[in-house]
Amino acid sequence: MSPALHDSRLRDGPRSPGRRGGAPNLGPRAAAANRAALLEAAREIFAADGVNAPLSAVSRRAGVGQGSLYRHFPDRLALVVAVFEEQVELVEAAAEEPGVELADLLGLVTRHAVLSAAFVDLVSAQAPDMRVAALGRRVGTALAGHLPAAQAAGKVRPGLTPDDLMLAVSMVAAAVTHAPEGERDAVALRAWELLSLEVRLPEGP
Amino acid sequence: MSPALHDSRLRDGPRSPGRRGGAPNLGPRAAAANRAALLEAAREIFAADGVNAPLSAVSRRAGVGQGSLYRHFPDRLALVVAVFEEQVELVEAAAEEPGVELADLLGLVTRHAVLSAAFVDLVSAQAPDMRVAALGRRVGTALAGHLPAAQAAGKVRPGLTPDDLMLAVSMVAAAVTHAPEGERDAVALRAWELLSLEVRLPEGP
DNA sequence: CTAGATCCGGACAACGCTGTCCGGATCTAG
DNA sequence: CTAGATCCGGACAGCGTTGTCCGGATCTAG
Repeated sequence: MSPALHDSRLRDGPRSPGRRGGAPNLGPRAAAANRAALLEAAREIFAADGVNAPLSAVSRRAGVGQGSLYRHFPDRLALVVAVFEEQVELVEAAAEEPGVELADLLGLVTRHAVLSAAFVDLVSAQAPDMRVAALGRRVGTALAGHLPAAQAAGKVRPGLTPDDLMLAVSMVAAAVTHAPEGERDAVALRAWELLSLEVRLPEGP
Repeated sequence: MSPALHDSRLRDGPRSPGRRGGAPNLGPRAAAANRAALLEAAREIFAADGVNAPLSAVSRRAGVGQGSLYRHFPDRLALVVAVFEEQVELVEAAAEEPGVELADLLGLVTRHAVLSAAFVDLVSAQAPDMRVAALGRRVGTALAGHLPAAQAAGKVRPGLTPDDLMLAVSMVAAAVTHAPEGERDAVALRAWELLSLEVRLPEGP
């Protein structure tokens, strides 16, 4: 609809004289630091309050201005995708390490369960963004690569498909997300047990 | 903080003279009809858009004014609880019918899965409302009552507890909610299969 | 038929969030 | 040292949602 109506200059004249503070330009090094701070803040806020948490909270926690947030991540989805991409890369890296089994990968994904649940929310949103879907596929690929070995070792039922794995992950992620803070590990372990899948949970939170 | 600032009379004088239409009073019969229409509309809207959907959408779909909505249900939680209560009563009624098995109840709950998922969201919210928690317990009780029979028939693993059942329900509910509209039944069946639990899905949507 | 009680519908103000815009501080080049 | 480029922080307007308020239509009693 009517474009540019958001531009206050078109409504109020050149500008109301409100006082505005200028902020230092710390150079391109600070730009990268800001981006990192925003990503970390977003990871924490999203994990605590879900991916619909106010972005203003993210910029506040990161200690940067709103402007910087929107400069680095034009919209909410860009920020969310950036956060998830970090997690996906962690899983992919783990999948390449020698001696790693399916159970370890499932444990790793479970550790990121709260974010995973939010991720699943997005993957299955009514307008499944292409970038998000691609990230989901990368996780699926990483897991599927270790499925044959697990099947050969008799650790998972014969008929289990890669899609089943993703379904199981989303189920556990949801369960963990809904569990009270202090019982998440126990709930996760029980959930995997109900699914008859072996899991090795990595240390700490 | 400063109370009553919401009251426009304290700010703008007695009232701005804006024209307002009056609406007919159709008597107490209409009041009950309104309440029913609101519940039905809420059920549909919540199922489609989640329990955080705008309440204005509910009143619009029900074809009643905002005032009527807030008169019957003072806040969002009251409306949500009322909707869930209907579903819980359905499950409880089914549990009392002769010849019903655990698999039937699980199927029934699965049919309300989208609402169940929203329900789980609320049960595990940071401020778990007492009314919501009580509803959750009622479902748990209904399911648990049929657990011994299922165990005796060898249909579920020996160590399964009532809590496990609720956990499984929440997992399936999450999976179904995230599945695309057309695949929900298939996903639900597969999810129950991964959990090694028998389920009999009732007809229709 | 009249007076009063009831209660419906929707206008409306407050509020929180999003995304934009710009003054001005800092950095770099010459 | 000066001029220009860069980019940061936060003010701010628009927007959608919530919950309140009231004019007046309908119903009921006498």
